[in-house]
Amino acid sequence: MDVQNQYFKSAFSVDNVLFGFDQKLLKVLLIKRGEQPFEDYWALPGDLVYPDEDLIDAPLRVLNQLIGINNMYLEQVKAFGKKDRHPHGRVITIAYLSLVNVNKVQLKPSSFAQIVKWIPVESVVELAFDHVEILTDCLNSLKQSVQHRPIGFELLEEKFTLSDLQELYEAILGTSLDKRNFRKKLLSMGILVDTKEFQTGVAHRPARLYSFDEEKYENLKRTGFTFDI
Amino acid sequence: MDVQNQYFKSAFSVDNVLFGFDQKLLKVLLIKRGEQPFEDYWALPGDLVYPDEDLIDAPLRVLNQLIGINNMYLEQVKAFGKKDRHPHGRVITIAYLSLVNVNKVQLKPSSFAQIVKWIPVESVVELAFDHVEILTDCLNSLKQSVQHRPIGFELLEEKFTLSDLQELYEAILGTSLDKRNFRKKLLSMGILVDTKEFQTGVAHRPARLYSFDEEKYENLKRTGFTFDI
DNA sequence: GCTTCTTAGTGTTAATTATACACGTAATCC
DNA sequence: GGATTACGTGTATAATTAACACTAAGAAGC
Repeated sequence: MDVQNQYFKSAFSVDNVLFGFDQKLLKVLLIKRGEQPFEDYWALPGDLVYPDEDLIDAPLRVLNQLIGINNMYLEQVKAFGKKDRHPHGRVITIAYLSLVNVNKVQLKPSSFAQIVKWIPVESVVELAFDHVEILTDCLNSLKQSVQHRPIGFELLEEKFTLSDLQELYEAILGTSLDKRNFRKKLLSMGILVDTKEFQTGVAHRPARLYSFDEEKYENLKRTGFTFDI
Repeated sequence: MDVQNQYFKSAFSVDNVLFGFDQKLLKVLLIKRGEQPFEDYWALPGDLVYPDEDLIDAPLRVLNQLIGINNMYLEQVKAFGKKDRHPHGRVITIAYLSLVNVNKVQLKPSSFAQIVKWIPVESVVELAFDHVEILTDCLNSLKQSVQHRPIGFELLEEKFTLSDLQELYEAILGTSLDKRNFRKKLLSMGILVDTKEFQTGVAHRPARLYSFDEEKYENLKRTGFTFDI
């Protein structure tokens, strides 16, 4: 087949923009590259897509290797395909955004990534390849998604305080929100469950702990409800 | 290079979902395939990405070949990459959504598409490859985009009536809108210019013609205005 | 030229939602 | 037991959205 020779010499990769939330900061998981090109640069974790692998399975595989789980929120964001974006050949990459609770994962150095680290998003200035552009696009995508879908919870503990949630939104959106209005809105949605438990070991009045009720949300969605912040 | 052999035997394509609006119907430009696989099936126009071509240039090239213009609204929507989506090899495709005024284009049969036709979106039931899925995703993307960005105008004549605009939104969103509230909202945005002209040759009171003022919109956007319907 | 037909164009009211804002409460720490 | 810290709560005002029906202007037919 003629076309095979001409065109079938490109590769696809996926790059994962995995966000976490820790110490009131939005963080992204980066690896330090151990080989050329861009040796010793920080980069997004990613890999080539295997020839017999569905595209969607590639980011799941990478995440599973890195942090040992693969049931997190995952969203395809965009394909990046400038012709010279990879110095070793024609590689188009598909960027995936995912969210995880940083305390639930254990970073696993692997063949392609000896050094893996959570880096505050705001302090990232240089990365390998076009990864800064990819990160920027995924961050913008997160800002959008988080306002219209209840995905922020993925970044928190199972039980969280309303202040945790508010700080999360403030960190992602880069704005500050009114406490009373925020609580009113969230509680009135009817997708949070009061666990009747409270914070412990804090040097102030302990806050009530809530959890996100996925099932209630799905039911509401069916009746036309849309999550909006 | 080892990796070259294993992985560099895939191809990327782009598929264009070009929407038009005609006779109060949302339409999509389809081609009839003249060769295997899926010979004689209707399909989205697309092509492999050239090895030395930036990804973004591929949909522009295809559109230029098909309809002779390439300055239309263009938005990357999503990558599709199930491993067996193309019977002849591993091809990941990137779907692009674009909008055009059907009266401004002349359909040009080309090497890969002898038969090219505007088909009402609602009457599409079967397409080659996974193109129905691609069309569905792009239609959903259009429904979102059209509500938050002033891109609907791309589908109309340069001068249009408010009823034209309303019918367009109703066709895309699949809902009916209140005439008075719609007009109030659009006019209050300050992005429409009253051309002082009127419809001619209609068997009823002629409607006022407006045009979209791109520059005013850009200025407003800089001051924090967001288009929302 | 009068009647009919068709779509254009216009305002107000009520309901809902968003915004702004301050102080008593409950726990820890010293 | 006093200081410190973050928790939790309500109301009034402004802004936005939603609902709704008739007159106006032209063309077409008689």
